[in-house]
Amino acid sequence: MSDWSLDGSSGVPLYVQLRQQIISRIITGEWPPGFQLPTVRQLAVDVRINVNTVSKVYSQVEQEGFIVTQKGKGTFVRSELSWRQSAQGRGEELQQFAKLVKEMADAQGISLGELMEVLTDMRNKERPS
Amino acid sequence: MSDWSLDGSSGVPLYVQLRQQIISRIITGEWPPGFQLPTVRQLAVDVRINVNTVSKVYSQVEQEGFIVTQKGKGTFVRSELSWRQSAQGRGEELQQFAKLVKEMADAQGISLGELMEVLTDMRNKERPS
DNA sequence: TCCATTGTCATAGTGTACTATTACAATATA
DNA sequence: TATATTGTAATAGTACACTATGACAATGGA
Repeated sequence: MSDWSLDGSSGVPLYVQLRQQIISRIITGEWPPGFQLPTVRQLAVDVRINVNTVSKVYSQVEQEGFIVTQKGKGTFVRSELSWRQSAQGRGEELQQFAKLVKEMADAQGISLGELMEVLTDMRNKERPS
Repeated sequence: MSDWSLDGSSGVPLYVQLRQQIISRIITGEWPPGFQLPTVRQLAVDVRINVNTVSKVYSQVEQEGFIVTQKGKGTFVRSELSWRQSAQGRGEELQQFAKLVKEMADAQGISLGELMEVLTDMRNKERPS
């Protein structure tokens, strides 16, 4: 599924969205340890943003322990040991957010099943394969 | 839960975060129809941002049909939530809600895939088949 | 060695989020 | 009528997200 969905008009900065999608790929295992990420220049072309913005994201994600970059070689996913801790904190945020979503759905008499159905459609439309 | 969690270092604009938390309160019923929202000045103090930023958020949320503001009086949750009523039936309502959920997820750096995974677990635990 | 590829950095320009400050308009109350 | 409170608006300054461009450093292969 290696395509991207960046929304330049959502108010959320591009580098935040890109970072999220990269980390998501790593955590889900789509990009396993040792996997070489797209080059900064290639990714910049793919998602149609500037090289500097991609570089900024890579640096940040490296700071968080998910990847390691090497000049002249490329950028690679680190072993799981390195980012498990970061992933844990992220998981807790996720739980909290999911709980809120459920509360909101309940308040409107919307079941999680219904909601997820629509979200699935929404995601499929966003990334036309 | 009437406190706020604005993260000024998350990269997500404050006005985006504040908008979502306000809408969330309205949808969950914590702020029912007719409820008077904090004054722009009070909210500015509470969340430690500028009055103009709060005012910008209120204007936006009013545009979306959730609240109505009156000079000299205050800002109130609308009695008929127009974003719901204007929607033609339950399908539209669902779409609107799902869209909001996606916006909120984006703003928190959470992908729909991750969210749905957690929601699925949550549902399975609720009603073990 | 030469050359292409990798990530990084510096500079400069544009747009916007956020701030502080001040002033104004509409409303409620004494 | 005064006074306080409400939301709104104008101005100006700071910070940063994003861009384009060009140059540099490390790596690897011909």
